[in-house]
Amino acid sequence: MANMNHEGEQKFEKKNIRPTSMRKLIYRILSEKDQAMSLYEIEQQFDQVERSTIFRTLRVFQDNCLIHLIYDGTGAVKYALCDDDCSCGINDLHIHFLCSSCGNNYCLKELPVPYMDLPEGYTFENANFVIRGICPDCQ
Amino acid sequence: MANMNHEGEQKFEKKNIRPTSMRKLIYRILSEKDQAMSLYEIEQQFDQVERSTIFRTLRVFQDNCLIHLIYDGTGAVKYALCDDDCSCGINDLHIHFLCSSCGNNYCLKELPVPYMDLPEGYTFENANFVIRGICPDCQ
DNA sequence: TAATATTTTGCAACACTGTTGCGCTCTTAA
DNA sequence: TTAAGAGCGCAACAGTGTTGCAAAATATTA
Ligand SMILES: [Mn+2]
Ligand SMILES: [Mn+2]
Ligand SMILES: [Zn+2]
Ligand SMILES: [Zn+2]
Repeated sequence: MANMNHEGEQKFEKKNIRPTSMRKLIYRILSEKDQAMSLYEIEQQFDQVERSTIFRTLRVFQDNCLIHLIYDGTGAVKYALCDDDCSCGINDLHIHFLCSSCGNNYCLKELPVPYMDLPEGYTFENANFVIRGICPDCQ
Repeated sequence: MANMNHEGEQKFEKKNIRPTSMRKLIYRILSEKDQAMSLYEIEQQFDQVERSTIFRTLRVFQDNCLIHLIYDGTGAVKYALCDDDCSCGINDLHIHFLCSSCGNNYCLKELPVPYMDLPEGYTFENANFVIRGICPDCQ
């Protein structure tokens, strides 16, 4: 992935995110690991960084649909890069898989969150569907 | 619900939970509010109690399938009473609904978590499916 | 019943995650 | 070159969850 930085910058431009060095670094970390990461896991990839800087960077990414958030019940929010064509809408929602063994959280982008016929009076806005089990690597 | 305590004690006996006074109180609080509650919300129902006692009580309840846990992304785990016939297995999984407006978390027990055909190598153990939107009360 | 063992509770302290204020630094625009 | 704005690092803090330990309550045994 020699052109990773370049790719990242293209995305930044597309989503109107100013490409600072921290942002490029964090983008690269997220893209190199193709699984959802927690803030702490991202922090571990640096020798020395500030939680707060990462936190605010992730917020910028989130606000501009570069990443999506997953609540998998581990206590820490997970972050994963959006697809190129993602608009962070209902149609982009997909299932996430948390491995009970290794703790990895996989974006199953080929599995969209199924449509649910809600009871009268409930309006759908968003969904968080996490399946827990054993991943291929841990079988 | 005059026989609430009695009901609770029956459940305790059925699930082999010793019916201490704290447990009866916490059971009653959960049954009076028919929505999932956080530890903090339960704590608020008392004049003075110990987080840790509630925490450990909830753990006993969870270990004995009296309650189930919901991770709705609010930061705090939610707890809700199980149905009488619940065995905390795959068939008992249901969708939860978090209202963006009032913050209430509803157990939609009539909506089971749908079966998902996972990619090769992934094994299903558990699921957490939370839909976010506006509830009937807030429409 | 009295003594002993077990369980539960209250208190305190702590760990982890997320969040914000503030001033310095760096980038951008005039 | 200077001024304005945005981003960053540092520190402090809030919210949630968790544990050790001793006192209290309860169950068990003598
Ligand atoms: Mn994803
Ligand atoms: Mn429920
Ligand atoms: Zn795994
Ligand atoms: Zn509502």
